Amino acid sequence: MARKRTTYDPFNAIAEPNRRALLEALAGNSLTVSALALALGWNQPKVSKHLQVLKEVDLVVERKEGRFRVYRVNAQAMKPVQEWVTQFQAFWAPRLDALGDYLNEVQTGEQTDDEPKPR
Amino acid sequence: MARKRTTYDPFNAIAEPNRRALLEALAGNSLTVSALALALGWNQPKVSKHLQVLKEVDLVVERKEGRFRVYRVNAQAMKPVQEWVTQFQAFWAPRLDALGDYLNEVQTGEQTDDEPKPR
DNA sequence: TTGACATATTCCAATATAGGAATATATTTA
DNA sequence: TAAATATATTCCTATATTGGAATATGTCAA
Repeated sequence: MARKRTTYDPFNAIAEPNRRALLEALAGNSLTVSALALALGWNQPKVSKHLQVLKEVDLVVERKEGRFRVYRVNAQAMKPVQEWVTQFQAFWAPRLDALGDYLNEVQTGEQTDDEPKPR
Repeated sequence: MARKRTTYDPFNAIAEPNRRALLEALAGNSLTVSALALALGWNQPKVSKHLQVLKEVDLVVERKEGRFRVYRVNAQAMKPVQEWVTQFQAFWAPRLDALGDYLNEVQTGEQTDDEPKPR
């Protein structure tokens, strides 16, 4: 079997470094495709194609203005990512110290007693 | 040109839904590969392969115990993602209302005056 | 209407996966 | 030592994606 499309959700959309750069470039500004191309030093199709992916998952919104298209961020679409990561960290943050201990212990080859024995 | 490897950083590691499931299954437990395979209903190689990716970006830590390998989460490795998303949201959160207005306005075809004119 | 400009889309090549099956590599146990 | 068990790795296939170049589409301006 093959891998699945990786552009259906915001997790995948922001996995691509270029797309993160695009979102960062759009922080605070509504920008046209050509302005983005100039700012990032990319060719126009590259900008357009990545913008389409971001648009598909709603991370950017497009507005027509004559022959220009002005893009801006829609932060709402980042929520699923934020929530997942936040929950992840909320769960683990209190245990970071314990994890630190664990890592030391691994390095020194010791054993703790709070480790569930593998079945 | 081709796409780049998508498994070099935590952004990409968590972009794959199966890997998020794996991390969720590991929340609160250290688990062996076979326990994970059972819990998720996957075959063993599938579990191992996704674990390798997570290990590569340090999102999981492995500990040998006889012929078992016990895996657990390393939440530290999620930090870059958390920080990026947090900054993103911090920047946009105060503007969500304004964005809401913008969206309505787009629907109704109105114009605001705080829109930078495309160059 | 025609040319210039902005952007999207198509075409193509190179590469990166994910998944299953089969196999290799420990490690334990009889 | 040999069988059994746990896990990793390899092989192979189908598909996803990125990127550049070329082209299509839409819109404005002369």
